[in-house]
Amino acid sequence: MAPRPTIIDVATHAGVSKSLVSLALRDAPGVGAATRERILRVADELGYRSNTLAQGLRQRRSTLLGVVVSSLDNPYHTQVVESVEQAAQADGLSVLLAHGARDQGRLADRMNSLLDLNVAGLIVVSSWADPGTLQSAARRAPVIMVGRSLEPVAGIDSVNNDDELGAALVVRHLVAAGHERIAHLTSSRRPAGLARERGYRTAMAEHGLEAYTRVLRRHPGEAATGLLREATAEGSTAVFARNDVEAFDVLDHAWDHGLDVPDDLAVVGYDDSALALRARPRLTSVHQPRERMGELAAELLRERLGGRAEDRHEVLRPRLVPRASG
Amino acid sequence: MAPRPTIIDVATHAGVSKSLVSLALRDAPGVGAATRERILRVADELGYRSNTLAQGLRQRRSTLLGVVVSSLDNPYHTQVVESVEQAAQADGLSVLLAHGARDQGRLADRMNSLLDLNVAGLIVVSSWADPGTLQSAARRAPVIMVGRSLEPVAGIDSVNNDDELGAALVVRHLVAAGHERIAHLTSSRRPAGLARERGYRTAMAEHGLEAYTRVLRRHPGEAATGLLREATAEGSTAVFARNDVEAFDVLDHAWDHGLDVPDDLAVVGYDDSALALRARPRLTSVHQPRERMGELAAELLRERLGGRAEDRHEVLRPRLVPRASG
DNA sequence: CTGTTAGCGCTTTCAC
DNA sequence: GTGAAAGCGCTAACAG
Repeated sequence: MAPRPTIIDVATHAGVSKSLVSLALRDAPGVGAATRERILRVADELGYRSNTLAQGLRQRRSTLLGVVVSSLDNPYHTQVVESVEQAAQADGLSVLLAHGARDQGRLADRMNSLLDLNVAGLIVVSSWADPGTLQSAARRAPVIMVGRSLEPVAGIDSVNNDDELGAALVVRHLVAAGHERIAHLTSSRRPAGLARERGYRTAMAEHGLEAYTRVLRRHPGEAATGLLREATAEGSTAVFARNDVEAFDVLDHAWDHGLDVPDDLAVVGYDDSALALRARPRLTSVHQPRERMGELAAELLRERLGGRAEDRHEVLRPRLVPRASG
Repeated sequence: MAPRPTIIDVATHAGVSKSLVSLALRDAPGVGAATRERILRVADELGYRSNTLAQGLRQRRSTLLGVVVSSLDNPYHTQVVESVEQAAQADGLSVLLAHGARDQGRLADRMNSLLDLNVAGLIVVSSWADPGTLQSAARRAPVIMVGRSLEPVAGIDSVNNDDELGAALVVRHLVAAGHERIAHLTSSRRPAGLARERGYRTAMAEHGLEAYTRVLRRHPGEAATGLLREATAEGSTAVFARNDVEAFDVLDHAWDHGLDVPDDLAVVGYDDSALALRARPRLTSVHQPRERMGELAAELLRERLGGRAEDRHEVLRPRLVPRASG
């Protein structure tokens, strides 16, 4: 645990004062080219690294970006995180991830830890944060929500896809394929799911079809099995699942019960996550433009940092990716 | 962006000096019960939160734990991270995740960012960190490696499963099921994979069987297909894949080519990750005791923080979980 | 028990 | 151009 060199060390070794070193290191104006050159060389020789803590303490803004995510087990989320990260990196920010699980308290706790570290901003990839926490976070740093929040929160930006449109795309697709008994499947009352359900209901009504939602219980196995029984009993020929994870469950249980997909039952998911390609048959799913969403999140953050005061909410068009499952 | 209250604010409001506040807040000895009570109440009323940065700058230890992970897209890794997180939380540490991708430079960068934040320790869930980086990191804070590193690094602890044993378990299992032509499948030269291959070769030799490894190319689709063709041409009746991700690929391609698993080809994976249960047929896989590994990592860290100087390397026994795939 | 005093390493006026 | 000096918010001696 050798004591790390500080700017003072660099300064004495280079024969200048520490303020010069500070300036040179951040290539601020006011340092002679030769001096700067020498300072940088010495810093390098000494293996100097600036102390983030001290730096953060002094100036009000760091180069750290906090990303909060609730679940690591949904590939869609991790894919979004990766795209955010990529975009942030391009802006010279380094990402600190906090994993909040599906627990408002823990999530709030993590958000605060990040904020205490003086992050430049917070990108929230989770619909579990409660509005109060978000609002108070927004007073400390720009907060960008990727995906839907529980309820709209003033003062924070968001980037999202149009869930209602996406759901309508699914209905349209299935109807075009000749389906009329199309069940909607969900396990939760999360905001995105609700929006998809609304989209589904509207679209079904437009086609003069009966909408019916079935709710999965926590334990996926039993529930999906029960649901499949129900669905077939009700004459369903297609299922629109809230997301790929649940669509995958349906596929699995169809397999377990000898149902052929898509002949006995067509299955469509949402998110077009890595799971969709792993599934067999490959899963038809609604693609959220997640790369663009990551970029946009970074862009919105940049704007906030640049002083924008009014909220912005970007809504992107999803698109349906037809594959073998329905 | 109201200025956050500092201990000074709390002190003046409570009519005491700031050192008293500092002590009271960390319930250190030397503060009267009544005084402490009052200070805490005032702090609460003011919405005071201690400034991590200043705190970290002053004392040499924070309550932050850095966890570095290379890939978020392998469910096994995320599951390990979750168990580490759980164990750390029990120790009162809050986890900061850094995502390094499979890139030594970026990984090193992230590790340093974390270290710069004065984390109490670093838990590395990635075999991509280069030994030099690990070593220099270990000079700054305790480093615990979960899984195998590229090469053994002095000064860092590790917790791992016995990959060679795990591979032997697989071979034994397949042989017991009557297989003799058992191919080993891998896509990479990562340390864990190499150990598993060694275990496979040794076990095959012990059974008097011929060992042969086939290497997947980057693009999984093509490669697995080619491999399957090869494997069947060679009369393979079983495949032992380096991990679940690759086993899943094999399953997918078996499906694509109308091969029945396990009748035409038995498939066994490694990690017993979430993928194993999603797969159809469900994947036989080697279970790494990841919950225990997370706990152990936290435990080793605690010991280091407590002053242990000599390295410890924990190796846990994996176990085979037989399922439908072979 | 309580208060004063020095800094941690860095940035930032402000003189020279 | 360059350097001295004053803190950011907190903790850790040390006196009272």
